[in-house]
Amino acid sequence: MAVTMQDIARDLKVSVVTVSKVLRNQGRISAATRKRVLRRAKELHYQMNWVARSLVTRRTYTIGLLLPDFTHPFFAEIARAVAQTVRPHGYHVIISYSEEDPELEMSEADSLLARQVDGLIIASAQPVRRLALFKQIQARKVPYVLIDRPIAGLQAPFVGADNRAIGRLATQHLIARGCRQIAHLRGPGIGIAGDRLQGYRKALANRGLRVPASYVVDAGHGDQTGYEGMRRLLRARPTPDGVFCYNDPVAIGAIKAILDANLRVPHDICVVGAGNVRYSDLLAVPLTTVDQGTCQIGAQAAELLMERILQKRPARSTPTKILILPKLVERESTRR
Amino acid sequence: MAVTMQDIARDLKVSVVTVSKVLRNQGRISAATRKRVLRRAKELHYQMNWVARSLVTRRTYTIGLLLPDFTHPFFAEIARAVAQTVRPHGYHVIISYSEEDPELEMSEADSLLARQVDGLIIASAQPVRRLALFKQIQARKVPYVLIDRPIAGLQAPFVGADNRAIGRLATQHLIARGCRQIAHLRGPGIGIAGDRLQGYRKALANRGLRVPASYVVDAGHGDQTGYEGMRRLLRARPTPDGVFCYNDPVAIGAIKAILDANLRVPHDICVVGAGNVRYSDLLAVPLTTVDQGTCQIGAQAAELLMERILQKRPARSTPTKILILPKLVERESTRR
DNA sequence: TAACCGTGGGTAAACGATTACTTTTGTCTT
DNA sequence: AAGACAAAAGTAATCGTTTACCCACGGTTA
Repeated sequence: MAVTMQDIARDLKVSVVTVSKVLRNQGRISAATRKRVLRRAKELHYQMNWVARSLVTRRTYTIGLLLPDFTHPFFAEIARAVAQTVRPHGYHVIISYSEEDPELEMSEADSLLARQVDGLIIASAQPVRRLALFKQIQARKVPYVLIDRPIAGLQAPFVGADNRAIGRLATQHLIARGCRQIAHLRGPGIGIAGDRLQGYRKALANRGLRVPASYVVDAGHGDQTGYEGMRRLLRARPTPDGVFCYNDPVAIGAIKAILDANLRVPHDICVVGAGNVRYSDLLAVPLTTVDQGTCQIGAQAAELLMERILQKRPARSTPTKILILPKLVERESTRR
Repeated sequence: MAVTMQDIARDLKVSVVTVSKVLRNQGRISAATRKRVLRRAKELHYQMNWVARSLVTRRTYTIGLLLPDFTHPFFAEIARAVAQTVRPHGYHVIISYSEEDPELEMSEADSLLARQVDGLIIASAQPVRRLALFKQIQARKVPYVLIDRPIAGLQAPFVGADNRAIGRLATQHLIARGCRQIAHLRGPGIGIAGDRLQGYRKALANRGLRVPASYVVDAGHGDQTGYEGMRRLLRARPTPDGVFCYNDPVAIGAIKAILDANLRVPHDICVVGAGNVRYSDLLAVPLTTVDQGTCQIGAQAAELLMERILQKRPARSTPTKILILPKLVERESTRR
């Protein structure tokens, strides 16, 4: 069916090796045969069979990207950045997603390894202290890079946002805008959400502002939880005049709750989100947010992985940890 | 390095073929040896080398998904639906994106074919009348399915939204809400945007309403173009009391323009979008829109492709065309 | 008892490239 | 004119599986 090197070799009465050498620009080949081979290859529309090549070179020129959910704009952007970064190296990306299910994540990882990916980028949904997945990858000696969610107790390269800085930046901005009663709608878990909370506390402490216990309220990932969390916050006394929200959807929900309570944003309460999702500037009140450098995370992770794959940098004893510096994006929700 | 069938065979003093047969549950093998092989495989953490297998079976259990941009929520959702649909068949998805660049799209397609994907799903950015890409795929006899953007003059399976129905539905809804001066911010090109325009015209014609030339204004894909288009529309006389917008971002821009002109949505002007992007209900004015069944598009395309790959359905003379029926989602922007 | 047959398993040849050598050929040197 | 040497191309093995076919063995049957 498909044209192979044999076809070209037979037509030209040369050996397959010669053809292979020409096509890879490697080895000593006379200009004449080189031209002949190239011409015939073009005539026949020859295309390398990468599967065959991979079998012998042990390189698939494919990396696996394992994400909890690539419908989320954050991960979608990462996927784009990764694909874009590895493309110049001739690499492609196989995307898998785990739906936040640790079991599914493990089986998908297995599957990617069986497909002989040259490397792996993972935003893991593994529960804390479950390192089996990573031990297995390490046993296979396949380079990998963790993104977004650091795994406690694991020696592995990591690229993610500086969540403490995000919390600090957002809170400092609220202080600069004159807010003094600053509350926080915190996210779930202790990892990312915990760091953002710490940054928030730190920024307030630095300015000698105190945080009543009722000012830190649990929210989730979605806008619904933000709405409900904000309703709780509105019952706190004194009523907050600024809120730092775990992420943008939560902030959007919070704004809704504030408006529903007949208060004004930013006049009565300033709101800052985090993440800078698309459309953040098209909302009822365009949202001030902290950009977490999503593209950079993807790009840096991909570069780090490529370095390890191409062995440019020897495996170092202390794995690289890269924290992307966040940037504040000011919009209406804090402009007063 | 990695454990191979040879390792198992050597340990057990059987042949590789026996191991292979056991692992595939194929051929006649005694219960005893089967158990021994299975046990040893587990002990050694054996994992199939899919590259080697693919070389001989000519199946990679991989399909290629070629999209213009997977940062766009529409395509991201499609990607998710596709991955989800093919997973039960043991298939994985390689995602490529073309950035709307026809050349890049061609080279990416080549690259996917070289990687021996078993099938291809494409939302093409090829300009009209350029069928080279598809001819090439056909020559390779790799099954493929087009999505979202039909290609004129091409006999190929297609799954997409029923854009005429989208235009009709949106416009009928505006009529039902009492609008009589209904304008349209149309999208670029003649394909999808053209169909939505036709649906709009048809719905109006059916009710005997006429469309002044100034009521159909060009917009693009983004909210900026919607804003500017709407400003043009606001100068038309009589001022429209309803606008059907090519897509949600355009509608969002349009709403902004209307509010900036000190008019109210929906009281003065009703706005309908199309696409039902995330956050459509969190906007300044929650947006009435037409849902185009994104998940269904991905799922059906994937199913269609799997059928062709698994040869369940013989290649039929007239390729399947599936149009997903749109659904109206009513929110504040038309509620009056 | 010889022909037959199903069972369990093995042999050898792919699949389409790459890699490490080897052979051939022609030119240059001395 | 013979040996040396480099350029150009070829040979054989390999990567890890699958596939098509064959063989040995024990038990049945005629």
